[in-house]
Order: sequence, then C-alpha cells, then structure tokens
Amino acid sequence: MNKVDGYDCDVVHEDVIASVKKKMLDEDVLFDVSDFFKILGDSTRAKIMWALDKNEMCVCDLAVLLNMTKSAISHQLRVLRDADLVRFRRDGKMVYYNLADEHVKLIFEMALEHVLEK
Amino acid sequence: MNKVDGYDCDVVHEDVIASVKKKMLDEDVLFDVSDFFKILGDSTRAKIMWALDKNEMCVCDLAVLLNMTKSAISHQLRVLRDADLVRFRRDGKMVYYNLADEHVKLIFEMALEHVLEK
DNA sequence: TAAACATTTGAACAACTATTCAACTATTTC
DNA sequence: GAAATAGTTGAATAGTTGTTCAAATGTTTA
Repeated sequence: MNKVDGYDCDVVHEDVIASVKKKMLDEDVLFDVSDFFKILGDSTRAKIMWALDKNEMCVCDLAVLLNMTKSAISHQLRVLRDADLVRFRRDGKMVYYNLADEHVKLIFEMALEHVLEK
Repeated sequence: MNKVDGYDCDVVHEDVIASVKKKMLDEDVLFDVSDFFKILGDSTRAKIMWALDKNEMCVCDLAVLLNMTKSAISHQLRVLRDADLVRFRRDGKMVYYNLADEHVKLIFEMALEHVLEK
C-alpha cells in the first residue's frame, strides 16, 4: 500500500512541499492557535465571550442571560480562565468576569463579517 | 432548586442583562460564528488552511507535508469544503485545493499574535 | 479494456467534551 | 453559629468528532 518513503502516494510537487515546509509555523504554535480557536468553537463559550465584551457580568447574570445553569456556565468559565481569555474579581458572594484579551473582540468581529457574507 | 422564573439564582443585575440581551447577536449568527471557529479549532484543518494559504496543493501534497494518510486529509478537506473555506479544481487525476476566503488569513494572523503574546 | 494512480466515501472505533447532578467552599446576614 | 445565597468542582453520561480501514469512483496510460 505504501511507497518507498512510507507515503501512500507519489510525491508529485516536491518543490511546493519543500517551500511550504520552510514557511510553515512551528508545530507547537499551530497547536496553540488551533487550541485557541477550539475554545471559541463552542457556542456557549462564544456567547459568554460575546456577552462579556459588552459588560462585566457575574456567573448568575450569565446563567440568566443564556438560560443555562450556573454550573454549566461555571464549567465553561473555568475553560476560558485556563485559556487566559477571561479574568475575574470577587466582590462579596459574587464573582465578576471580564474579558482578558482585546484581540478576541477583533477576531470575533472578523469571523462575524465572514459568516454574514453569505 | 430553581427560583420563580426557572432560574437557579436571583436576578441580580437585571439592567445589565436587559442591556446585553438587546445588543446580543441573533442566536443563529452566534452558532454560525462558533461553527466557523470550530473548523479552525482542529490542528489538522488549521495546518491545511495554513498550508493552502502559502500555496495551492493537491491532496497528496498535503498528505506528505503533514505526514498523514490521503484519506484523513480528504475527510478534513470535505469539512473545509462544506464550510466554504476551500475551493478545488480537478486537473487530470489530481485535485488541487485553494483557500476560498481571505478573511481566514487575517483571523489566523490575529490569533497567532494572541498566542505568541505569552 | 485493463492496470495504475489520485481521490473520495462510509462504517467503525477510540478519544474527547458539554451538560447534569450532587456535594462542596466561600461569603453574607440574621 | 446557623441559614441563605453565589459559585466551584468531580463524576457520570450522552453526544460529537478525528482517524483508520476497506471499498469505491474518476482519470490517465499502456
């Protein structure tokens, strides 16, 4: 099934492959980038990020706004925290969340433009 | 467990919730946006998009470049095609793929900036 | 037409993930 | 200190998804 080099096809454009390979980002970086997209690739987290871009909110606010349990929201906020996309501050019983990153806003807007362009 | 309105907590910032709700995007749009991110949120697809941004390539080229089977690449190319992120042209036995969207390049670069900023 | 090669596809399997539920911590207020 | 409220967490479950494998399609060439 496989060819000499372990590939299951002939190498047809070695020059292109070599040229692209040279320009390719480090594998780790590409993993980090796709991990970043993976986080925005869940609609609950996307909604949370979108909401926090408009206003600082507590867990309860987010739960009411998105019509979900506090637990579900809290789990996703943990993911966002671990990814350094949100920050939080405690005030009494409540914990208020904020966006940690301004890039996200721009990326969001650009993705939105793409989606609406159909 | 739940309160009057079916929420499991008191509504503490009704004004904020109302204000954000008004600004919130249509649910369908938010789903589309997160679906878009979901597609870039896989490292194989991210690598394919990155490679195609550098050069038009056939399935075989991509398989060799990314050290994967043609089948695996082809499956992911189908996902990218269904999402209108790549276009293809057939030339004899080979099928060449291209980026279909220029937004992606910018979004990618911005995400990269974010990732490298640590 | 048959053989060879590039690509596609469907089914199956393994790995991952989002939500639920119940139990827990932290803070305030009575 | 006890009760009430806000939030967090771990385990379990159900749903999703990426890769593999085998079989298929489409195209060229002998």
